[in-house]
Amino acid sequence: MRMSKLLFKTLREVPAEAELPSHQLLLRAGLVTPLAAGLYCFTPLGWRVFRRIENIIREEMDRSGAQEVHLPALSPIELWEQSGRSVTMGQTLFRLADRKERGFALGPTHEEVVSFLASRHIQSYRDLPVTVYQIQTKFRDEPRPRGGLIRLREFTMKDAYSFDAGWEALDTSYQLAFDAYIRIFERAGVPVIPVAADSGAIGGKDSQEFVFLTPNGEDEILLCPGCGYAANAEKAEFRRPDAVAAEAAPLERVSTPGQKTIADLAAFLGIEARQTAKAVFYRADGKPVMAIVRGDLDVNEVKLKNALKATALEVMEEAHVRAAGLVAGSAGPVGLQGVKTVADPSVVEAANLVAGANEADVHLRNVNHGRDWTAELVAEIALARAGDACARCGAVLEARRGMEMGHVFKLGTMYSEAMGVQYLDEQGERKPAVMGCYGIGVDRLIAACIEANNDANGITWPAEVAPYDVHVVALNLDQEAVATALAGLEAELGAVGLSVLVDDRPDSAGIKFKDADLLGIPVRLTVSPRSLEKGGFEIRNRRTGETDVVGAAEVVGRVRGVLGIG
RNA sequence: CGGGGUGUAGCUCAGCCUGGCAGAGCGCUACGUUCGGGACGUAGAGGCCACAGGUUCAAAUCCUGUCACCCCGACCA
Repeated sequence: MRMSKLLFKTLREVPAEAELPSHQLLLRAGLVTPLAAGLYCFTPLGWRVFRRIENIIREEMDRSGAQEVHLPALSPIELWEQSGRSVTMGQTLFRLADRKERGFALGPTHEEVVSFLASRHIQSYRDLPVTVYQIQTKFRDEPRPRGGLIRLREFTMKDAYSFDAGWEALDTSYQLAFDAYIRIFERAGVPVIPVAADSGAIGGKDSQEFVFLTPNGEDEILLCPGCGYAANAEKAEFRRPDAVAAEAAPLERVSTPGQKTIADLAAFLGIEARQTAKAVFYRADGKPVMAIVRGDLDVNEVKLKNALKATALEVMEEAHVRAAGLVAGSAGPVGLQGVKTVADPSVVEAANLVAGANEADVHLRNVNHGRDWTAELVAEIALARAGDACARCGAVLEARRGMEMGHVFKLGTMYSEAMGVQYLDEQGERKPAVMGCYGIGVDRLIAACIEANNDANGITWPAEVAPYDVHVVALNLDQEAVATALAGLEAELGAVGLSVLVDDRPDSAGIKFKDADLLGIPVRLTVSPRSLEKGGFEIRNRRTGETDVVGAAEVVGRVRGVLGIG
């Protein structure tokens, strides 16, 4: 491709909207152009990168034995009603009606549709196992699209679904997908770590996210330097710091005027936060719930939601707090009526806590679970934080930020039951297929790739992802010797299957070099009167900056060397 | 949905407080000079100042409302 013909535009300045390095470079290098919040156009260069990422994914999925399919993005709303997700996806689901007013949805993911497909093709255990995948556009009406290609409203996902006869067989399919993912991220030049993730209230067993660790990530990850345990903060298990041990003392009222927060209360009474109980109010599927954790801990809403098996959990609004007869700042579980109580073990095990008396400006001292009150549900609902002890080895957990690049998930039979994906086993018994699902965000992977591969001058693409293999800068192309040498070079590189971008624009050398650095193609070859005088072409490694002059005879070999293809 | 910020040329922004000709740099077009790390000169093109209403002799500027975009939070199988 000749740059004089290429539809592209680099920007010298960073558009005001971009904060993440990847977002800035995507825009500056002209790989994408924003259309609206969460919607981007890909330019020819950007699309080439997209296609190369797609191909890596396709190759590795195929290698793992998965079969590519294509499912419609548009699907009848009935399908979503059947699975229940018309309700649970809520506003995130893009809905529309056809001319006859029949309801449709734009798929945010494809469990329902793939289940439909599977139900038409799977009848016997002999048809299993099978894994299908597609690389498809997804639509999600996200409350807040952000970060360039990180969170979009229309995006491309590689989504795969496995169907097995039984959980044990699923383990094998899951492992195959897991291994494919490791290879994909490796080839795409994005370092990831697998971390334990929440699998939601719908059941399911294991769930792991592949996380790219970066300070710009939106997920909080907890890592154990001792045993290597890694988990999403929502999922992370930890050892609660010890409670203050004591014999149960008599309950007593204490006046605490104006003491609303745990920090205030502890300071006022001259005690530690861990000697108090923290009560937080929620509405779980519309019903009032009080979550109680020790004062030094915070509520993990995902764990709470799972413990309650709730589909919707929200912090209780002021009006509902009053309606439930709760006193913000002085609420506690003792004597509480009409509100479901969920307690973390940290509260159950602790003696003599200070808790709200459900009366303004009054707290109770020496509250003991089992004597003064009993929780309706005891479950681990506290949030792990950096500094907590690892549940497995006791070492101190560290917090890191990360971007979720992929997710593998043992789904189970939820969708196969709802959508009727059944098979007959050896005994002739009808059973729901056990499903797994496996997703990778393609657009997001491009952003992460840039986030992981850039320097002060621009992008430094991994060889397999770069829009072209070689960037040829031609200077003084009006001189016949240069034009002839360029033609020969292009022919030679093309003959061995290397893709070449030629900067044949009549601009100054400085502009061309700057653009070459920004675009980040791994090898730059310069053809100019000066290079020819020195005996050939100047070759430069974008990553290392290493520069040398090579003759026409060695040029292909040297280029391949930089690209790492022999 | 809550909090904060921004909307003026393709991009980055000034002008707004204190109402009175629509601005700069970069980019773009033409010509000339230059020619290996974002060159220089000359001449140009390019604007519904986000939108709507109001105040005023007069609104980019003041007032009200709406919309869009960005950031933090909530949310995100």
